[in-house]
This record gives sequence, C-alpha cells and structure tokens, in this order.
Amino acid sequence: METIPPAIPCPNQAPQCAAASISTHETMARVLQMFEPDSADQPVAAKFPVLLRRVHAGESLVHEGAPADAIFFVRLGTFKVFRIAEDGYEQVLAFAVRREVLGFEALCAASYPAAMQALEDSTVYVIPRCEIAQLSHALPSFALVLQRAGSLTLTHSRELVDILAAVASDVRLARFLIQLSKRMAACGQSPRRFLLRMGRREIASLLGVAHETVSRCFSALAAMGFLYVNDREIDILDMNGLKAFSRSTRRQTDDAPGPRHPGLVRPTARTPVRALAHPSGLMPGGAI
Amino acid sequence: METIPPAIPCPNQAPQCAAASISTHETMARVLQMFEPDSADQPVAAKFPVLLRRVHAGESLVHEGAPADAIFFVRLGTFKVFRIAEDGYEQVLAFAVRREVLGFEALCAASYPAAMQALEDSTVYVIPRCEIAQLSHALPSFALVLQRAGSLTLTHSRELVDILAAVASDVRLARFLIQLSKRMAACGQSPRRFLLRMGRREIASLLGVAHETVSRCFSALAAMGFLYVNDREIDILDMNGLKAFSRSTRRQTDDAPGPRHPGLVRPTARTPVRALAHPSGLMPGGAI
DNA sequence: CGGACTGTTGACAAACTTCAATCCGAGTGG
DNA sequence: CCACTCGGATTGAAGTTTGTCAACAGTCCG
Repeated sequence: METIPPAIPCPNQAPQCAAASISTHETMARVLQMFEPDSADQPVAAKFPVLLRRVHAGESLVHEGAPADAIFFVRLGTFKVFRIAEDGYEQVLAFAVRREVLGFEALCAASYPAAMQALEDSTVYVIPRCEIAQLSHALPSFALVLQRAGSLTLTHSRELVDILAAVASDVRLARFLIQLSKRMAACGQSPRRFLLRMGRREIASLLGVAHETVSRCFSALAAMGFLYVNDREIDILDMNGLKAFSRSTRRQTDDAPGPRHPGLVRPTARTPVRALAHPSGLMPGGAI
Repeated sequence: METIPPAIPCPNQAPQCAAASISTHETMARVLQMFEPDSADQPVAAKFPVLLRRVHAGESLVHEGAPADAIFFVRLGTFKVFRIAEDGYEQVLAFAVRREVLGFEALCAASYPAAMQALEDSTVYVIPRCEIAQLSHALPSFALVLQRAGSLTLTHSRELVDILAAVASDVRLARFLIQLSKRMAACGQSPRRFLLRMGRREIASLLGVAHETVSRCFSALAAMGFLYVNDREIDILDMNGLKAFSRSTRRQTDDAPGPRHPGLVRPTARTPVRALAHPSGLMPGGAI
C-alpha cells in the first residue's frame, strides 16, 4: 500500500488531477503521526478508503473560490496558500508542510477562500467533504485527527500573526525562519539546515515587506553570524542567537525604555552574502 | 433557562470564576446560530448540561500557559487573545466576539498558548476538554459545531494575516475596520456604527504598528471622508470608499506599474479629528 | 545567444517609529 | 465639590527604516 501506480482516474476531482491511488485511514493516521491508530476502528476504517493524490511542483491543488469539495492532509511536500488581489498582487497567507491540513478554513463556507499550490512534488490525502460528517461519527479517531489538525493550523496562523506583528523586517524574517525550522523538525528533517521551497518574492508577500527587503535581511542576518545563506540554502549557525534576536519587540508598554537589543549591537555592515565563508567550507550539495 | 442566578460554584474552573449557570447544547447551538438544532439529538444533549460562565470586563478567562482544561464559545461580549513577551510587550493575536470559539488552538497542545481576557462584561459557554471526545461521538451536531467554529476562527486568522501583510498602516487599519464591521454584522449589530471595545494600544499591537500611528491613521481615514471617529466611537460614512481604499496593495508582481490608488488621491491633510463635522450633527449617545 | 526570471545591492524618497507636549475624561482624596 | 493625578488619545518634530526605482549577476531554457 501507499505505492503510487501510474494513474487511476479520481472521480470527484478536478481534471488536472495527475495521479492518484488508494490508502486507508489507519495508514493516514500513522503518517500524520496524530495518534496511535485504534485497532477497534479498523473494521470501520476499512469501509472508508482514502484517496491519495499526487500534485506536481507548480500545480494547483485548488483554485481560489472553487467549490469546497474536500479537505486535504499533506503527506509529503510543501504548499503555499494565497490569494490574488484585484490588481494582480499575490498575497501569500501560509505555507503548509507534511502533516498539515489544507482547506480546513473552508468547512464554514461553500468555497475555498484561498488557492493552494504545490511548491514541490507533493502528495495529499483527500477527504471528500460529504464524507466528513459520516466519518466523524463512525470513526471517532478521525474526528480527533481533524480537530487536532485544525487546531495545529490555527496555532500556526496565530504564530504567523506574531511574526507579522514584529516591528523590524529583519526580526520578522528571523521569526519566520525559526517557525520554519520548528516545522521542519516536526516533520523529521533537520531544523538547522534546509532548503527553502519558496522564492524571495513569496516570503516577502507573506511577511508583508518588499522582496528586496527580504534579500537585505537575509544578508543582515548572515552578517550578524546567525545564518549561512546561499540562494535558497539555509544553514542556521547560531540558533540561540537567532532566537534571542527574534525576541526583539517594540518598545514595551511603559516601564523599561532600554535599547531594543540588549547586549546585541545591530551591525550596519553590508558584506555581500556570498562573501561570507561557511564554517564547513563549501556547502554540501543536497542539503534538505 | 439562560438566566444568570447569583452564583453557583463551578467545579472545574479557576477560583476567579465570578458567576456561572447551566444551559443546554440545544440552546447553545441556537445562540451560536451554527445550525438548526437536531431534535433527534435532544435526549442525548439533555445528558450533557453546558456550563455558562460570566466574565467581567478586564477579567482573565485563561492565562497564558495554563493547562488547557476547556474550550469556550462566546455567548456575549468581546475578548482579546494575547501573549506577553519576555520584555513585557503585550502582543495581541486576535479579538473574539459573539459566536466565536476560544481555546481551539489548545486542542493540539497541553496548555493554552495565549491568554484571553474580557474587554467588556461577557459570558461564555464552557466545554470541558475531557467531554469533547464523548460529545463529538454522542452528539454529531456538536462535532459539526466544533469543526465549523474552528474553521471560522482559522478564517478570521487568515484574514488577519491579510490585514497585517498590507503595506501601508492606513490600509491595515482600513482592512481591520472592515473585518470588524463584518463581524459586528455577523453578530447582529450595525456594521456601520459601533463602539470599539479595545484601546489604540491594543489595535496597534494587533496591527504591528506604533499606537501613535493608529491614532494618525484614524485621523487620516476621517480626513479622507471614510469615517467619523470620536475616541472609540466609529461611524463608517463611506463603506464603498473604505473598501476600495483597503484594496490597495503593494506594487503588483510585474505588469501594471500604475499608481497605488487609481483614481484616489491620498490627501495629506491633517485636519484634527474632532474638527470634522458629523453629517448628522452630534453623534448620538449609545452608538453600539 | 538572446530572453526571462530570480536574487542581490545602491540611492533616494516616503513612511514609520520615537520622543515629546497637550488635551481630555475618569477616578480619588481632601 | 473640587483640585489632583492618571491613563488614553491626539498631534508635532526629528531620526531611522523601508519601499521604490534602477542596475547587475547568475541560471535556466528555447
């Protein structure tokens, strides 16, 4: 199971559905690492096979405003959630990686309020909306998975608010990278070294700054010695320092009017990123 | 039912629990306007009375980091959700009004990641966490209410990301007011005229700007003729204009480098707010 | 090899934060 | 009852950050 054969037509899905196969709720629960599958549920779960859909890099999973037919759990890969403004500006609202739910926000609406697109080759579990009510009742563990996944997504969104509310753009970027690092760790990858699946422009849109500013802030964080940056390769050299820096807030309510970065000088150095030597010499190739 | 007698001790709650009474899931569902209560559920629902808790203005509903014992549905009033940074800065993450769920983000964690405090006298339905699994199974309509409430909260949080990602601070404020207006309408109040339950500093924290900037932006929006502002009294005079203004985005991806506000001049006038006449003469008193 | 795209950096103008002063209403104590 | 303080809101002035425009390097692709 869980292999992906050439192509099985998926009845309820949009025409761009490239490839799909079938899995089970038990397997899905295990992959999502939400809980230990309850053996008592197995006979019931067997009656509800789960569609597995492959989405290629750059392909849309759902379009903004499309009827909300299903929700998805990311089995593998990365997605961006975004809206297109009237004037064409792309506003990124979230990135989703393995184990996260997509489309949960549509459960209280008739259509998806935002588009979702794969940033790399990805696969998702597809739960048709019409099955959700039955599943919730027949398979209590599914109801819990859904609650916890929704809760997790809300938690991420709240953290994003915390990121966006930061004063300075370099602090925003630092907080973003730390959140990303945690999520990489949560899905089994290295929290220190990873490859960004999104471009500067997409990060800029999420953080609410100009893409040039994102570029400059990467350089600044690197100049402060927190990071090694080479294009989309990131290596966090000083996690504690980065975290300390990310805790910089606006001047506090009233009491202590101290400097914004106690004991930490904000260097104005503008050393080019590529000139900063990586401690291990050259950055190895497949740094995921 | 739904009356609030003097004081019944509530077993599972914190000592600061001021007053509480008992209601039913049927009543709760009706108040939340989530769905038509299913009469078939009534016998089951009767076995699960719902605690109703009163929270006075300024009182904390939950503290940051407290064990996540329960989730809440706002029956009446307004809450702020916030975190305190190490240096004492208060970061507001959300405001919640009637019909919204509080604490949903704690379902995937052991403790509440953020504090919640009443901004005015409020009442909430209390669902102990230990009951959630049973309720979800025994009362399918509850499972749906919870899913939809969580989904709604996520939708709000995503909209907030959209607000925060706006370039200019006056656009952020405009978007914030529009979201607030919609939520006021959704809980039965006027979408045009309302009383802000939060101070400038709290709005500023949510929007990620200085509180002086919030004040200036209120003045600017008033000077543009979109609003009448007097302290916390808001009257939206030109909803379409305000919406058009709120759609201003960063310069779009590549194609049309036109002005940010097509056909709309950003006045630099700095007329004092109190000098701007309200069309209906004096602002009437109890403008909620 | 030209063309398109991404990422980086510089320069300047615009927006924002910060510090500061003022006004006002609410609460308090004489 | 009134002076007093306290906190919230508003506005001004100055300094800093950031957006915008522009140029350039590197990569991918037809």
